[in-house]
Amino acid sequence: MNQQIRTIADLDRVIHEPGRLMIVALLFAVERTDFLYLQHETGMNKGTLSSHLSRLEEADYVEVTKTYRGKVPQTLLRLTGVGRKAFEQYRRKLKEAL
Amino acid sequence: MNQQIRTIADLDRVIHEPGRLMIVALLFAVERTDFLYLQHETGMNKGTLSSHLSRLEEADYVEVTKTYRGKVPQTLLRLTGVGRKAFEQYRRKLKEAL
DNA sequence: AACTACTGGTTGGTGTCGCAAACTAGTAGG
DNA sequence: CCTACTAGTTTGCGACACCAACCAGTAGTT
Repeated sequence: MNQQIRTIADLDRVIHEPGRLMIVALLFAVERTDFLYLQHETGMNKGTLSSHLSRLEEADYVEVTKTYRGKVPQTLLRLTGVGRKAFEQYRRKLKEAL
Repeated sequence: MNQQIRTIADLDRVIHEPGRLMIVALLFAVERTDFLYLQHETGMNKGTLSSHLSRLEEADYVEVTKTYRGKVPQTLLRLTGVGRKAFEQYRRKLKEAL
Protein backbone atom coordinates (compact mmCIF):
# COMPACT_ATOMS: atom_id res chain seq x y z
CA MET A 1 0.00 0.00 0.00
CA ASN A 2 1.58 3.29 -1.01
CA GLN A 3 1.77 6.35 1.21
CA GLN A 4 -0.99 8.35 -0.43
CA ILE A 5 -3.44 5.50 -0.10
CA ARG A 6 -2.36 4.68 3.43
CA THR A 7 -3.09 8.30 4.33
CA ILE A 8 -6.61 8.06 2.94
CA ALA A 9 -7.24 4.76 4.72
CA ASP A 10 -6.22 6.33 8.02
CA LEU A 11 -8.40 9.45 7.79
CA ASP A 12 -10.31 10.33 10.95
CA ARG A 13 -13.82 9.07 10.20
CA VAL A 14 -15.42 11.20 12.88
CA ILE A 15 -14.29 14.33 11.06
CA HIS A 16 -14.46 12.96 7.54
CA GLU A 17 -18.25 12.69 7.62
CA PRO A 18 -19.46 15.79 5.71
CA GLY A 19 -22.06 16.77 8.32
CA ARG A 20 -19.43 16.80 11.04
CA LEU A 21 -16.80 18.31 8.79
CA MET A 22 -19.10 21.29 8.30
CA ILE A 23 -19.62 21.63 12.04
CA VAL A 24 -15.95 21.37 12.87
CA ALA A 25 -14.93 23.77 10.09
CA LEU A 26 -17.46 26.30 11.37
CA LEU A 27 -16.37 25.95 14.98
CA PHE A 28 -12.74 26.19 13.92
CA ALA A 29 -13.47 29.59 12.43
CA VAL A 30 -15.84 31.10 14.98
CA GLU A 31 -14.53 29.49 18.15
CA ARG A 32 -17.89 29.43 19.89
CA THR A 33 -21.50 29.53 18.72
CA ASP A 34 -24.93 28.03 19.32
CA PHE A 35 -27.15 25.26 17.99
CA LEU A 36 -29.38 27.44 15.86
CA TYR A 37 -26.48 29.13 14.13
CA LEU A 38 -25.03 25.74 13.22
CA GLN A 39 -28.39 24.52 12.02
CA HIS A 40 -28.83 27.57 9.84
CA GLU A 41 -25.30 27.50 8.43
CA THR A 42 -25.17 23.79 7.71
CA GLY A 43 -28.75 23.38 6.52
CA MET A 44 -29.11 20.18 8.55
CA ASN A 45 -32.29 19.34 10.41
CA LYS A 46 -32.29 19.32 14.22
CA GLY A 47 -32.17 15.58 14.59
CA THR A 48 -29.17 15.08 12.37
CA LEU A 49 -27.33 18.04 13.87
CA SER A 50 -28.07 16.90 17.39
CA SER A 51 -26.75 13.42 16.76
CA HIS A 52 -23.58 14.69 15.08
CA LEU A 53 -22.95 16.98 18.01
CA SER A 54 -23.38 14.08 20.42
CA ARG A 55 -20.85 12.11 18.42
CA LEU A 56 -18.39 15.01 18.45
CA GLU A 57 -18.87 15.51 22.16
CA GLU A 58 -18.29 11.82 22.79
CA ALA A 59 -15.05 12.04 20.81
CA ASP A 60 -14.06 15.03 22.95
CA TYR A 61 -13.84 17.23 19.88
CA VAL A 62 -16.63 19.59 20.88
CA GLU A 63 -17.73 20.95 24.24
CA VAL A 64 -21.48 21.26 24.64
CA THR A 65 -22.88 23.75 27.15
CA LYS A 66 -26.59 23.98 27.79
CA THR A 67 -27.59 27.37 29.07
CA TYR A 68 -30.28 30.03 28.71
CA ARG A 69 -30.54 33.17 26.67
CA GLY A 70 -32.99 34.97 28.96
CA LYS A 71 -35.74 32.40 29.38
CA VAL A 72 -34.98 30.54 26.16
CA PRO A 73 -32.76 27.47 26.25
CA GLN A 74 -29.56 27.73 24.26
CA THR A 75 -26.95 25.11 23.48
CA LEU A 76 -23.45 26.53 23.08
CA LEU A 77 -20.72 24.75 21.18
CA ARG A 78 -16.99 25.18 20.99
CA LEU A 79 -14.13 23.16 19.60
CA THR A 80 -11.88 21.63 22.27
CA GLY A 81 -8.09 21.60 21.95
CA VAL A 82 -8.33 17.95 20.97
CA GLY A 83 -10.89 18.79 18.31
CA ARG A 84 -8.82 21.64 16.96
CA LYS A 85 -5.77 19.40 16.65
CA ALA A 86 -7.79 16.61 15.06
CA PHE A 87 -9.18 18.99 12.46
CA GLU A 88 -5.76 20.44 11.67
CA GLN A 89 -4.33 16.97 11.28
CA TYR A 90 -7.26 15.85 9.12
CA ARG A 91 -6.81 18.85 6.88
CA ARG A 92 -3.07 18.34 6.61
CA LYS A 93 -3.40 14.66 5.76
CA LEU A 94 -6.07 15.24 3.18
CA LYS A 95 -4.13 17.97 1.43
CA GLU A 96 -1.10 15.75 1.42
CA ALA A 97 -3.09 12.86 -0.06
CA LEU A 98 -4.74 14.95 -2.77
CA MET B 1 -24.74 29.14 4.70
CA ASN B 2 -21.31 30.43 3.72
CA GLN B 3 -19.38 29.31 0.67
CA GLN B 4 -16.91 27.05 2.44
CA ILE B 5 -19.68 25.14 4.14
CA ARG B 6 -21.80 24.99 1.01
CA THR B 7 -18.84 23.42 -0.76
CA ILE B 8 -18.52 20.73 1.90
CA ALA B 9 -22.26 20.04 1.84
CA ASP B 10 -22.11 19.52 -1.91
CA LEU B 11 -19.17 17.11 -1.99
CA ASP B 12 -19.64 14.07 -4.21
CA ARG B 13 -20.54 11.31 -1.75
CA VAL B 14 -19.67 8.54 -4.17
CA ILE B 15 -16.05 9.71 -4.20
CA HIS B 16 -15.91 11.03 -0.65
CA GLU B 17 -16.26 7.57 0.87
CA PRO B 18 -12.68 6.62 1.86
CA GLY B 19 -12.82 3.15 0.31
CA ARG B 20 -13.86 4.59 -3.03
CA LEU B 21 -11.56 7.58 -2.70
CA MET B 22 -8.64 5.16 -2.46
CA ILE B 23 -9.80 3.28 -5.55
CA VAL B 24 -10.33 6.42 -7.59
CA ALA B 25 -7.02 7.95 -6.50
CA LEU B 26 -5.22 4.77 -7.51
CA LEU B 27 -6.95 4.54 -10.86
CA PHE B 28 -6.29 8.21 -11.47
CA ALA B 29 -2.58 7.53 -11.12
CA VAL B 30 -2.19 4.20 -12.89
CA GLU B 31 -4.94 4.56 -15.51
CA ARG B 32 -5.67 0.83 -15.68
CA THR B 33 -5.14 -2.09 -13.32
CA ASP B 34 -6.79 -5.22 -11.96
CA PHE B 35 -8.86 -6.31 -8.99
CA LEU B 36 -6.06 -7.98 -7.08
CA TYR B 37 -3.78 -4.99 -7.34
CA LEU B 38 -6.50 -2.76 -5.92
CA GLN B 39 -7.20 -5.23 -3.16
CA HIS B 40 -3.54 -5.36 -2.23
CA GLU B 41 -3.01 -1.60 -2.40
CA THR B 42 -6.13 -0.61 -0.49
CA GLY B 43 -6.07 -3.40 2.08
CA MET B 44 -9.80 -3.95 1.62
CA ASN B 45 -11.32 -7.43 1.57
CA LYS B 46 -12.83 -8.78 -1.65
CA GLY B 47 -16.44 -8.21 -0.68
CA THR B 48 -15.99 -4.56 0.23
CA LEU B 49 -13.86 -3.88 -2.83
CA SER B 50 -16.34 -5.64 -5.10
CA SER B 51 -19.27 -3.62 -3.82
CA HIS B 52 -17.41 -0.31 -4.08
CA LEU B 53 -16.46 -1.14 -7.65
CA SER B 54 -20.08 -1.93 -8.47
CA ARG B 55 -21.08 1.43 -7.05
CA LEU B 56 -18.40 3.21 -9.09
CA GLU B 57 -19.40 1.35 -12.23
CA GLU B 58 -23.04 2.26 -11.65
CA ALA B 59 -22.01 5.91 -11.32
CA ASP B 60 -20.11 5.57 -14.60
CA TYR B 61 -16.87 6.51 -12.87
CA VAL B 62 -15.12 3.21 -13.47
CA GLU B 63 -15.18 0.79 -16.38
CA VAL B 64 -15.09 -2.87 -15.38
CA THR B 65 -13.77 -5.44 -17.87
CA LYS B 66 -13.79 -9.13 -17.07
CA THR B 67 -11.15 -11.00 -19.00
CA TYR B 68 -8.56 -13.78 -18.60
CA ARG B 69 -4.88 -13.81 -17.86
CA GLY B 70 -4.13 -17.18 -19.49
CA LYS B 71 -6.66 -19.48 -17.83
CA VAL B 72 -7.16 -17.31 -14.78
CA PRO B 73 -10.03 -14.82 -14.71
CA GLN B 74 -9.04 -11.21 -14.26
CA THR B 75 -11.12 -8.10 -13.68
CA LEU B 76 -9.63 -4.97 -15.19
CA LEU B 77 -10.52 -1.48 -14.01
CA ARG B 78 -10.00 1.93 -15.44
CA LEU B 79 -11.32 5.37 -14.65
CA THR B 80 -13.75 6.76 -17.23
CA GLY B 81 -13.61 10.35 -18.44
CA VAL B 82 -16.58 11.07 -16.22
CA GLY B 83 -14.79 9.53 -13.25
CA ARG B 84 -11.62 11.46 -13.93
CA LYS B 85 -13.53 14.73 -14.07
CA ALA B 86 -15.47 13.90 -10.93
CA PHE B 87 -12.28 13.17 -9.04
CA GLU B 88 -10.61 16.35 -10.23
CA GLN B 89 -13.64 18.37 -9.21
CA TYR B 90 -13.83 16.63 -5.85
CA ARG B 91 -10.17 17.36 -5.20
CA ARG B 92 -10.50 20.96 -6.25
CA LYS B 93 -13.56 21.57 -4.09
CA LEU B 94 -12.03 19.94 -1.06
CA LYS B 95 -8.81 21.91 -1.34
CA GLU B 96 -10.82 25.06 -1.74
CA ALA B 97 -12.89 24.24 1.34
CA LEU B 98 -9.91 23.36 3.54
C1' DA C 1 -57.64 26.14 30.78
C1' DA C 2 -56.50 25.43 25.87
C1' DC C 3 -53.68 26.66 22.01
C1' DT C 4 -49.49 28.09 19.74
C1' DA C 5 -44.56 28.96 19.35
C1' DC C 6 -39.63 28.12 20.35
C1' DT C 7 -35.38 25.25 21.53
C1' DG C 8 -33.54 21.08 21.43
C1' DG C 9 -33.62 15.91 22.16
C1' DT C 10 -35.42 11.27 21.04
C1' DT C 11 -37.43 7.69 18.21
C1' DG C 12 -38.57 4.90 14.15
C1' DG C 13 -37.82 3.86 9.38
C1' DT C 14 -34.82 3.48 5.41
C1' DG C 15 -30.46 3.22 3.20
C1' DT C 16 -25.30 2.55 3.28
C1' DC C 17 -20.69 0.76 5.01
C1' DG C 18 -17.53 -2.90 6.44
C1' DC C 19 -16.65 -7.41 7.56
C1' DA C 20 -16.88 -12.36 7.36
C1' DA C 21 -18.94 -16.35 5.62
C1' DA C 22 -21.23 -18.72 2.03
C1' DC C 23 -21.53 -19.26 -2.76
C1' DT C 24 -20.36 -19.48 -8.06
C1' DA C 25 -17.52 -20.70 -11.92
C1' DG C 26 -13.53 -22.27 -13.94
C1' DT C 27 -9.06 -24.91 -13.41
C1' DA C 28 -5.89 -28.34 -11.67
C1' DG C 29 -4.29 -32.44 -9.02
C1' DG C 30 -4.84 -37.23 -6.89
C1' DC D 1 -14.80 -38.65 -9.29
C1' DC D 2 -13.43 -35.98 -5.45
C1' DT D 3 -11.04 -32.37 -3.45
C1' DA D 4 -8.79 -27.99 -3.47
C1' DC D 5 -7.65 -23.52 -5.22
C1' DT D 6 -8.37 -18.85 -7.42
C1' DA D 7 -11.25 -14.78 -8.59
C1' DG D 8 -14.95 -12.50 -7.56
C1' DT D 9 -20.08 -11.92 -6.02
C1' DT D 10 -23.76 -12.24 -2.78
C1' DT D 11 -25.68 -12.35 1.75
C1' DG D 12 -26.37 -11.58 6.74
C1' DC D 13 -25.31 -8.66 10.52
C1' DG D 14 -24.04 -4.64 13.41
C1' DA D 15 -22.99 0.28 13.26
C1' DC D 16 -24.00 4.58 11.47
C1' DA D 17 -26.37 8.48 8.49
C1' DC D 18 -30.49 10.96 7.31
C1' DC D 19 -35.17 12.48 7.65
C1' DA D 20 -39.69 13.17 9.57
C1' DA D 21 -42.41 12.88 13.46
C1' DC D 22 -43.13 13.17 18.09
C1' DC D 23 -41.87 14.73 22.91
C1' DA D 24 -40.45 17.98 26.92
C1' DG D 25 -40.10 22.38 28.98
C1' DT D 26 -41.00 27.27 28.96
C1' DA D 27 -43.57 31.32 27.52
C1' DG D 28 -47.07 34.11 25.40
C1' DT D 29 -52.11 34.31 23.66
C1' DT D 30 -56.98 33.71 23.54
